[in-house]
Amino acid sequence: MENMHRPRTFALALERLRRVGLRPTRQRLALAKLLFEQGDRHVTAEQLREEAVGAKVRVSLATVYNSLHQFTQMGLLREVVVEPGRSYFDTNVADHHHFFCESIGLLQDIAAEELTVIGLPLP
Amino acid sequence: MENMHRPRTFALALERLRRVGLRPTRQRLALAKLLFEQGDRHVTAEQLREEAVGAKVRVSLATVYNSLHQFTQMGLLREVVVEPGRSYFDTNVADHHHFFCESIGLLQDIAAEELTVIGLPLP
DNA sequence: GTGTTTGCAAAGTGTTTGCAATTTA
DNA sequence: TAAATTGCAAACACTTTGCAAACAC
Repeated sequence: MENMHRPRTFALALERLRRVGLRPTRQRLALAKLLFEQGDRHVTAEQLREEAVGAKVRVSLATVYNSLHQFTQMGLLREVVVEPGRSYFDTNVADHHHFFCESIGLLQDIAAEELTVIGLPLP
Repeated sequence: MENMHRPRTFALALERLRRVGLRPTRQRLALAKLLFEQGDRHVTAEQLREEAVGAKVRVSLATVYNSLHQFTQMGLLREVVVEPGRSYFDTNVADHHHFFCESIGLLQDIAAEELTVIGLPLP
């Protein structure tokens, strides 16, 4: 991996991968950059792959899936299932709720403090 | 459709189908019976099909899917998605919440009154 | 009879896997 | 160089579809 510039987002992605013990390969770095340089987001594998391709990063769909699962396993992402046959990955791993609008298919985060739930059964 | 006995559950299933304007075919009646004669439940297409086969009802998986979607469209069921690549259908169409325990894969209903949510964004 | 519903097998969708070639440390 | 990672294509699991035969009214 050689680059003239190493912008902040690159360093952050590298740092993130290092912290969880995943080798910072070209693909993982690019994906981490795409995932985490913006704010909180929910992406599908296919979406992320298109972004990568759009950003001129050669990465296969299989690797995108692998990376998403590895990131999830390492606590960098959380998997969210709201639609049949499609998985979203949430870059927000803080304690929070999901509000899914079925009619428009929009998944929104709700911070834990913004919402109070009374009467939840003990897990 | 001829039967010596027409137990309550049969009459109920028939009534339910009539009410929503679905022809009470042998398959739909059997499935409705299986779905609604017990209390609230969450089933997958495959599960329901096995129950049907176990109850000596000849029904194809395609028809189970068709029926589940028709029932859902008519408001007799609700579709719930909690696991990637698998849809559950909930016989409880009343206003309620779902509590999904990821570790054991258990989906529980929580009646609307049992739980209070404060601060939900306007839909 | 006429329009609806069913069942089959084939196609479709999103995801996972096996393995040789490549890359990282 | 040794171990980890990638990409491809094939395999997968679940779901949907096309259409002829069977059924309900």
